[in-house]
Amino acid sequence: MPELPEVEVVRRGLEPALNRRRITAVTVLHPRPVRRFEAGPDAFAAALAGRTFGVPRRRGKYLWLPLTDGDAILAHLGMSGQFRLNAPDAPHQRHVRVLFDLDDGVQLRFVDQRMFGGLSLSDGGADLPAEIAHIARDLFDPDCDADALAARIVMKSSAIKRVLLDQSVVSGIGNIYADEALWRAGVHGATPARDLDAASVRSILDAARAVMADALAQGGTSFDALYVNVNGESGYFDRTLNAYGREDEPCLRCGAPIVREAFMNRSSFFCPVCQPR
DNA sequence: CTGTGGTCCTGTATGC
DNA sequence: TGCATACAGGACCACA
Repeated sequence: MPELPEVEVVRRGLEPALNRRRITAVTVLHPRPVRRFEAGPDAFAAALAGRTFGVPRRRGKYLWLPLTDGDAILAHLGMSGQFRLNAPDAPHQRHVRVLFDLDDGVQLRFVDQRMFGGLSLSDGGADLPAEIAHIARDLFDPDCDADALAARIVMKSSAIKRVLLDQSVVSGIGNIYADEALWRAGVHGATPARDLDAASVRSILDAARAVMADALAQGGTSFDALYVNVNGESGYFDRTLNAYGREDEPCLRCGAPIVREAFMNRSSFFCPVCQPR
């Protein structure tokens, strides 16, 4: 569910709370979110107690919490994951899964309704976890070369929306921001990438970066309580969406009704006039 | 390499 | 009101 802007909002919320804080205790309330730690939930908790956090980092939709010894807790929020900062005696949120008690009395909580995401311990992963070596740089990464990326994308025969959603090509873009970027660029998502020229692809990438920057400035997109920041607050970007979720509503550029279609087993929203096939 | 479809989960909205 | 069904922002895997 959360895409790059929402994950970055969470990362920014965690940074001042976690940096240099020592973990005094870990409590795993549900085994599923730590399923990738093969030794099991109790071993996960024992392995982390006593360690100290560095500055949280992010690539695309992945978040990792470096530890000062060089390892890291790698996290993906999946469709419904949240990190929350609470007093230890505050009532538990519904679906709270893992608790981290910190040495300043704050409790970091991993809350996740659907448990598609999860937490793992990345050995030596403080700088960049090996587990996400296949995840491409995102459009906010200073080392992301957008021209080189566009040149690579126009070599592909896949539909441009599929390419935008491929995290091994460019990371961080999910279904909402793919639709928004394509709307801004005036391109239909089913267009084969190789039918576009590099300049068009650049404009789509520029639109994707711009729409995600706008969303980040508004705290991300929240449709419901599934996405909130570390303090439980919603973002406001849903009010600014031009395509996603606006089936039959007028296109804000030309007035034509926005169309919803199934694509890649999910919903796609586009303007049939501004974004012709 | 490309595309498709199923799977992991729980909850909400909608229609009959 | 009960019940069934569709749908949900993601990632990964097997398979063709």
